[in-house]
Amino acid sequence: MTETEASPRRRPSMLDVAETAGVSKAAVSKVIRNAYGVSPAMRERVEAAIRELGYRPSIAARSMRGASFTLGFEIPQLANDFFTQVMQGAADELAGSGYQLFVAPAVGDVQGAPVLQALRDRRVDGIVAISPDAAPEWLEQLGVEVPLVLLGRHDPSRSYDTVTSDDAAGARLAMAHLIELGHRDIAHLTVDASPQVPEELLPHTRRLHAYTEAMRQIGAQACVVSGGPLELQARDAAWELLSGPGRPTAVFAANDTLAIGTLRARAELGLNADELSVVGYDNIDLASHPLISLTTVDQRGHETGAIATRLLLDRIRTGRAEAHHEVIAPALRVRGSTRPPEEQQPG
Amino acid sequence: MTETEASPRRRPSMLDVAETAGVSKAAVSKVIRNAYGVSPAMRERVEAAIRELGYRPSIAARSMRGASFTLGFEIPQLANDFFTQVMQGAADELAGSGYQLFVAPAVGDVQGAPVLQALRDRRVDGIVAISPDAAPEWLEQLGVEVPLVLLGRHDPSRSYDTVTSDDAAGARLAMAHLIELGHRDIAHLTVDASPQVPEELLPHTRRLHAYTEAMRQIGAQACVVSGGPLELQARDAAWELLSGPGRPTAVFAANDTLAIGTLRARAELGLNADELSVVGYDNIDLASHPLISLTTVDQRGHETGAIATRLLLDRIRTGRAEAHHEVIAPALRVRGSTRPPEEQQPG
DNA sequence: ATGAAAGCGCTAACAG
DNA sequence: CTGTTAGCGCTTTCAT
Repeated sequence: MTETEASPRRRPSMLDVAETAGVSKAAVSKVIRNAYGVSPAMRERVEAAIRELGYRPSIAARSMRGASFTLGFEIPQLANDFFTQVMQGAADELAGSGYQLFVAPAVGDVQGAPVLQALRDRRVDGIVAISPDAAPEWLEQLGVEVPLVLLGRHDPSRSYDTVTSDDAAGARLAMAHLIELGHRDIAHLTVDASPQVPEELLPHTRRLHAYTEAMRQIGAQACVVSGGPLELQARDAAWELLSGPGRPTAVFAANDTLAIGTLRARAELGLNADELSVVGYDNIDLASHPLISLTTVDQRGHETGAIATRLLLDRIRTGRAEAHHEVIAPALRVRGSTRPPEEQQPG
Repeated sequence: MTETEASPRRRPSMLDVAETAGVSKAAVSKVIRNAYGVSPAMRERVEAAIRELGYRPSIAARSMRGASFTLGFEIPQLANDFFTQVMQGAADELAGSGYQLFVAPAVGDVQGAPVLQALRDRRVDGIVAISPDAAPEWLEQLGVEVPLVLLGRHDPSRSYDTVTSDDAAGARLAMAHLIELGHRDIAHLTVDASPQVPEELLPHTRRLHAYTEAMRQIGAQACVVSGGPLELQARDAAWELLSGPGRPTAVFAANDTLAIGTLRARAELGLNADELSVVGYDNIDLASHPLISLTTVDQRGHETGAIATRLLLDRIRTGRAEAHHEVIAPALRVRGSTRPPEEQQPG
């Protein structure tokens, strides 16, 4: 009486499938890749064996020769609903494509390059990145090695694609709106920029320049406050700006998260929209909430993510090498957070 | 004159490093793994070669024998700030550990199990998951194959750890608060539950039961509305609830995203906190914003993520097999969204 | 149309 | 302490 060998409960490998189906590994490989040159009969038997064994190919092993069927998405900050919106757009576009999306958040001072490296080390088939502080030359090199799309960069890149809002135009929209309402004392709240990257390539510095230019045109004094990217950091920065003397009548915040932080400070200081107008940039979902009602510049995050994904898949599937540069036209969304300035108080 | 061979610009492999350093691959392997048994001299030479070549180990190849140094985090929904908060906690805890965190968002109807499979196929070293609709037996099997921690599950699991809020206690806190304020017409807004999972294992159904029980105790009629998990879906559900006859004086929403949606409907219908109190669950950052000021139950998302990560690393590093079940004590945060009900209007 | 065999880049025995 | 030798599970020529 022969003992049935206790099955080691090992994950079935391609060899197991091949043996159960009575064919070669190569045949199994062709079937799972839908490769050319398999008879219907063979396909039938192999698929039956796969089902019977509950076989799943090891992506790790596949990655060594072929594709990993994995796309990496690097984001610099988790607590920013705009990025969530972009990711959602990317994820939706990817549905049913056979690719799995992995989001690699930058955390602490592990920003940009190291995260992109981590993605690359894991042999992802393509990368979408929002890396405001990666140097263009470095990205150019990465783009040669792996299909790459950058969001929110105005780089005239050759090896990677870009998708970005027309930030100068968007910022002009915001400023024109405030100025038309009658504001002249307009402050700008932005985030500290990386020294690694030429100024003109980044959204925040472009918006800043448009702000400065607009102020110059109306002959007003520019006032720029800059700090961290988190809502509470923006609150702190705004608090300082608003509680001091010579408080502005309006704040143009470089993105919606900063704007929400400004609204927090405004409310905490007992001010309302008549006393301080606030404009943001992004049009996150929350901006349309009636309790927030934030005037902002729409840069269609969901669509941005979808476009980026399409560009990436195109690069992967067709091997395209020429860079594409998509620019999203911004649109102003006027809501309750902006009002004409109050009548000047008599001295 | 010998032509210099055009270097194929291939990524340097371990063999290249070994040759440049004049040692064996095994030696290089030991160095990069900080393994036992390398002389300082050897380490020196190998590290020099690594620097010279700009060598980076292929994680794909490492994954086939050893570890992938990658942790997977599955979340069911991107547009929920509570999940973001948990992810942030996990990411912070992981900083400097040498592990890279990959977030795999569920998208469309690709929820739970398929996403976890995708993670497993890629040989991640461990998984943190928020899978409200994965069957316990299935998870039990997965837990045998890979270190696994589930968030927001009350499963008496044997192969995986769980971290969860004491949802019944938290919901009781919320209900007691409303009842103490004088409310009796309290509706509950929740999300549709998966039929795959026993009710008593999920946060939302636990909260629902606590609600029903509280209503029974005060002899009031329960009113439960259920819909999708998105803020705008909650807005729609709440709109229906609030615009019909017999409008409740308070809504207990099963999470903060639903509560924010309820606040949206409330404001759109021209109602304020005196006319409708709203309580949420999670205490997302936005809840403390003065323009939202949402009374809610704090379940410390950041800490939840950190604890989950610690449990996972412990499983990975020590090989622990016994399951741990952490319960987070909830705390009520009273804010402006809850008030005593208005005086009854005369018929 | 199918299969044998050689790797992909690494880790893990084991031998020296 | 160091190097040799097998694989890990797949893809890919290249025969047949």
